This record gives sequence, structure tokens and C-alpha cells, in this order.
Amino acid sequence: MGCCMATLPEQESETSSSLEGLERQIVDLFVDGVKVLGLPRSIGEIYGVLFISPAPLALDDLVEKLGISKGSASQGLRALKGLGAVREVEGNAERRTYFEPAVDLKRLVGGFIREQVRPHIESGKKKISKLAEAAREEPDPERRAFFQERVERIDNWTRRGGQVLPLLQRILGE
Amino acid sequence: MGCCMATLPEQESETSSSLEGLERQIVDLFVDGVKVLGLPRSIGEIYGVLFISPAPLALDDLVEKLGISKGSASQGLRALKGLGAVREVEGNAERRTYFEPAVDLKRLVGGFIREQVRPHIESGKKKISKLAEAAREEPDPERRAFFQERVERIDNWTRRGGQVLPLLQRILGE
DNA sequence: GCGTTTGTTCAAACTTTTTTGAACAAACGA
DNA sequence: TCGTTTGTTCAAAAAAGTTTGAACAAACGC
Repeated sequence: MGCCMATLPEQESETSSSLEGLERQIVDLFVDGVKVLGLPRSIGEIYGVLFISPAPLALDDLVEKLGISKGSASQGLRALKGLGAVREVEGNAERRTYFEPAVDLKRLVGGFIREQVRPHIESGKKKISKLAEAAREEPDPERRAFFQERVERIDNWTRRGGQVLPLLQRILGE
Repeated sequence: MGCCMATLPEQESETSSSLEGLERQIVDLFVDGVKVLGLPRSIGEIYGVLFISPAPLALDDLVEKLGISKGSASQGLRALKGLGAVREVEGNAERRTYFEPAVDLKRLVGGFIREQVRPHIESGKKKISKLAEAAREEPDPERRAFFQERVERIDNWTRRGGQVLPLLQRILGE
């Protein structure tokens, strides 16, 4: 795609963001959304602007629309790419790269699980096996039984968690 | 971004706490766990100590074991009660109140969804209906169609999210 | 009443996370 | 080659979030 589409000369710049009604509302919604997921506000802002933009946007568009620094925009885009929530638009002749949002829930949820959830489950598994070992070493038999029951319970939790994730993705994927 | 990229720093907590091996490991595990859920570390510490304690504990026990302030312990317990993750032990003759952890996953997940997830979904619904209205007011027909498609998509996401939650609870409840 | 124990509150101190912005590098055309 | 455009990096500043601790209140026994 050539340049910046039909929407045109964007009114006055300056003084932070130049978002108009609907855009502002969408951005706020996504900011809330990513906060719930424990991600920084700039991630929500960037995704929001891309989500409601009729055409792909470049880094500088985000800087201007949101009134954030280039550094923020760059890092935010990197994170969103990592989550699979944003992709670079292929095959535009220009030098600068344009981005568009991934908009299907399956992909978004999948990326979040892959990047934010799985790593914690993995590292948790290691810790749990160390726990089981520690519990076995308790000398008092009554306390040992109690500890082992508790460790076993945690182990069950993570096992069930691991089962739920693929199911979740399947359901959301339709 | 404390959250967006790969693995965690795995910090050991260190303070004037009197936790011994297994307790320490459990507490660290829960600290990591609640961090993933976006809750403060003291919540994880308190729940962890209660979880691995063979007998209920009172506020001052937590203060001593964890080396945290009374204020932290008080606030942490309040939050955990709100989540349904901890309950007061009934019918002990003493003046001080003792606490024990809720240990079934269904209850824990249910509390988290009720306290941390649902409120956001609710407030999101209101925002979405405002969004739909704003989209309808776009004069340009092409842009209007695009905006409406996007708003509709968000609406679908939340609808599906709302469907998944009870399902999740049912699966984890066994 | 008084002193003690138990727990809560909330402003200030502290900690952690996020954002900024200036320096840098790479790609391109002239 | 050089100047311009585009984007990245990272130390430091700012913002956000958490914990502390001293003041306060409530419940109890004496």
C-alpha cells in the first residue's frame, strides 16, 4: 500500500495525543484490557490505535496519534509482535514498515498463553518437583504426610491448568 | 516491561523472616503465582504460609513468620478474604482470630473471576455499547462500516469470554 | 474506669515498572 | 561521499504500585 490512505491532513499536532472520539474510546478500552492482563498501558494504546485504524500505521503515526515517545512505540510494537498481536505489512515499496493488528481471538489468546502463561507453568513445574523432594525429607511422619498432601495438591492444580489451556484455545478458536 | 518477555529473574525473598526450607519454597512459589495474576507479593506470601501451615494462624503469626508489617498483613488478609482464598476459623475461644486457606481450585478460581475478572467485563460492556453508538454516528459510510465491524468484533470477544468463564469453573471444579 | 491485646487505617516512604529522550546504527537516495 | 529518514537501545526520570508504622478504635478482663 502506498502511503497514508484516505483520511487526511490530521488537524493540529502538538500537545500529546490527537485522538478523536471513537479512537479515544477504543484506546481506553484496550488500555483497560491489557491492564487486566498485566501489560503496560502503552501496549494497549498502540494495539487500540491499530485496531481501529482503517489502514496500517507506521511507528511515527503511533508517536503522533498517541503523543508517546519513539522509544515507547518501538518497544510496544516489539512486545505486540512477540505476542502475535501485531504484524508487519508485507510488500509495501516504502522504506518504513507498516503494522496491522491481528484481530482473531484465537490468535490473540494463543499468543498470550504462549508468551505469558506457559513460561510460568514451566518454571513452576521445576519448583514443584523440588518441593516434593523437600516434603519427603520431613522427619516427623504426621507433618510429612501433611506436607506431601499439600504438595500433591499444588501438583494437581498445575496439571489441571495445563489441561485447560488447549481447551480454552480450542473453544475460543471456534 | 516486567512482564512481557521471557523468563523471570527468580529472586529469592530475603528479610527478617523465620521461614525454614519447605515453607520458604512454598511461599516463593505462591509469590510467583500471584504475580502472574497481578496481585502483590504480600498476598502470595500470606497465602503461602497459611497453605503450608498444619494449623490455622493469626495475624501476628504472619507478621512474625514473614517479617512484614501489621499493616501489610491486615490488608493482605482482607484481600484474601475478599477473594475467598482464606477464611476465619470459627469457634475458637480466644480473642484473636485465626485463618486457614481455601484449598480447592474451584473456589480459588471462582473468587478470582468474581473479584478480578467480572467487574472488568461488566464495565467493559457499558463502554462497548457507547462505542457502538459512536460508530453509528460516523458520517462517511465506508468508515462507518469498518468501525461497526470492529466494534462488533469486540462485542463478540466479550460475549465469548463471558461464555468461557462458567465453563472454566466447571472444568476446574471437577 | 484503666491497661492490654488485637486489628485497621492511611499518608509517607519505599520499590518496581514504565516511559522518555538522546545517542546510535542501518538503509537509502542524491 | 553525505544528509535524511527510520527505527533501536538503554540510562535516567517519572509514574505506578506496595509496604510501612504510628495513630486510632474496639473488645476484653480487671
